[in-house]
Amino acid sequence: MSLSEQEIIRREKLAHLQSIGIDPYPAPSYPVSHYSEDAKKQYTDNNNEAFDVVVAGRIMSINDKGKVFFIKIQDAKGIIQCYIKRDEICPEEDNKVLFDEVVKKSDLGDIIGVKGYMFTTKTGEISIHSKEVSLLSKSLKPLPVVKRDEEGNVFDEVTDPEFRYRQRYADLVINPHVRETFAKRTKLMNSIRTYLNDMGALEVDTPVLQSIPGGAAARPFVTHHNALDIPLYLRIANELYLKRLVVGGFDFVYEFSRNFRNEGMDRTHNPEFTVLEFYVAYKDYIWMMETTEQLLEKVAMATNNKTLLTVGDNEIEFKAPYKRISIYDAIKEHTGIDVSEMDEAGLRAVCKQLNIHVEASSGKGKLIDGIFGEKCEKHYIQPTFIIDYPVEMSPLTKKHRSKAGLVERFELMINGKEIANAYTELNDPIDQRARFEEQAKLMERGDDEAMFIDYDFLRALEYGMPPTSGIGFGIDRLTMLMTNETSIQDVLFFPQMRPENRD
RNA sequence: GAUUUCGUAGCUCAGCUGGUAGAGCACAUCACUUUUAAUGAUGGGGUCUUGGGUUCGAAUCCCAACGGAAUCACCA
Repeated sequence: MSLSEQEIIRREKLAHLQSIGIDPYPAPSYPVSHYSEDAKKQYTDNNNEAFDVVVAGRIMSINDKGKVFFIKIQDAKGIIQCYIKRDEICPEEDNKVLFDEVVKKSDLGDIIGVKGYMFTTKTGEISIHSKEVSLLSKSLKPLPVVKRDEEGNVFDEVTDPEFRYRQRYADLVINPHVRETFAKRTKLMNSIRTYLNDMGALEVDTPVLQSIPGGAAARPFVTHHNALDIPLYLRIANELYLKRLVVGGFDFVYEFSRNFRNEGMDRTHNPEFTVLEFYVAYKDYIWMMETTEQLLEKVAMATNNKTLLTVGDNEIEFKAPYKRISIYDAIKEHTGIDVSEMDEAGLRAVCKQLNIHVEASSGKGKLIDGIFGEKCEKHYIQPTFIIDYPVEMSPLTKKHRSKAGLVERFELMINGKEIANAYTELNDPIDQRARFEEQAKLMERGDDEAMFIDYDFLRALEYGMPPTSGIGFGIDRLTMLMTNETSIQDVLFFPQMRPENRD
């Protein structure tokens, strides 16, 4: 490992501190009394009346004036300036160690604690008049701290995505908007929890390691359990487990499920991603559409305090209700072709005509999905429910109450992307078995994303599952909408990256 | 996986048609006891991602590898 000049200097400082008896990594608790922003607020709320504070944080800027330092430290809530005067923190002339060794030699990135009182500087910045300074953790690696002027303009912002994603810890320290994005993500999830809990839902945990990777059509990650000597799969969905719980008598269950799919990565796909699924007994997909609208309106309010949001170049209105259109009508609208009566050969011809790439193994469902994905999806910027899918592409969905060949399913499209997928759940065990067998045939044809037959799930259905509606929300994509981020990597703390080569 | 494109100091970036590296911030030393992207002076820091090749000479041209990004394929 070769060190840069700055890193060598910091290590020398570290050794020097230790040699004069200052522990650069002290163990005892530090008696923090305020967060930066709270201290400032309390100060202004009390007509700028001084009071004692103890604050700790990371040094983000140092202004060395010789016998006086202005040091800005950043804590969990913000940044506050500390005014440090040599004669005040070291009143005795023969004891200037604290100032000369700790303050003067501090570096950007060091974590320090400051005791003092609130006051306003000559230039009007609310600051801490320091009486005591302690080094709490020495930073050995130069942090690429960016400078900001009074208007908040950033100079030489660190934008290199590789740096930001690989060293998210540094990204979070230096880019405040990144912290805001992730705080919003948590707010979003909390608002959903609150909404569902208030409706009486039960949050549950189901297996991540599954012996049959069911509930969706995707390539799974495979692993091996040594003691049982069997293959296990990381879940691609939790759907079938939540339905088992509905069979068991839990009428309304939900889970934020980390799912894993062994497929390509791009701006909207990461190998592991989060889906909120919930299942409600005695409801259908009509009810679920209404619930979804209400939920998203609440999420928009919770994260942005409004429902009309700017997402990229678009203004998107999250206020309920949302438009509904059947998938066949959507295809007709955007291609002029009515595919509703077509068989597989006819659909294949349409795909060829529209220049859509399809696999030889694809069945009717995948072909229709392909046409929709290629020609329609991108047009749905405002929240739109695409409803009433053909039965072939929805093996877990109940047949439509009145339209032959269709199922009661909707996908919610927003900003040209699928955000949610919901069904009136198939609870007829005989039909479910037949659908699984259809999938098995597709698998034999070479469709490596066709579903496995889950006999235990069939057994559960045979005991009887109440009529139920269920939905899955792409939480990462929803977060992207709510935070106006264009890459999934910007809403995941640690997006998947190729490992670094280390010598 | 395919194509395109990028990879120069801790960070942001210059570096023309090949002549052995520059700036700002950061860093070091000094000055300054209320500064605001503080200021002034001086100084240090780079096997130009890696490995080959062409050339008298390569950060620059060519090939390959590694890493990032975008587009496509697969998918959510």
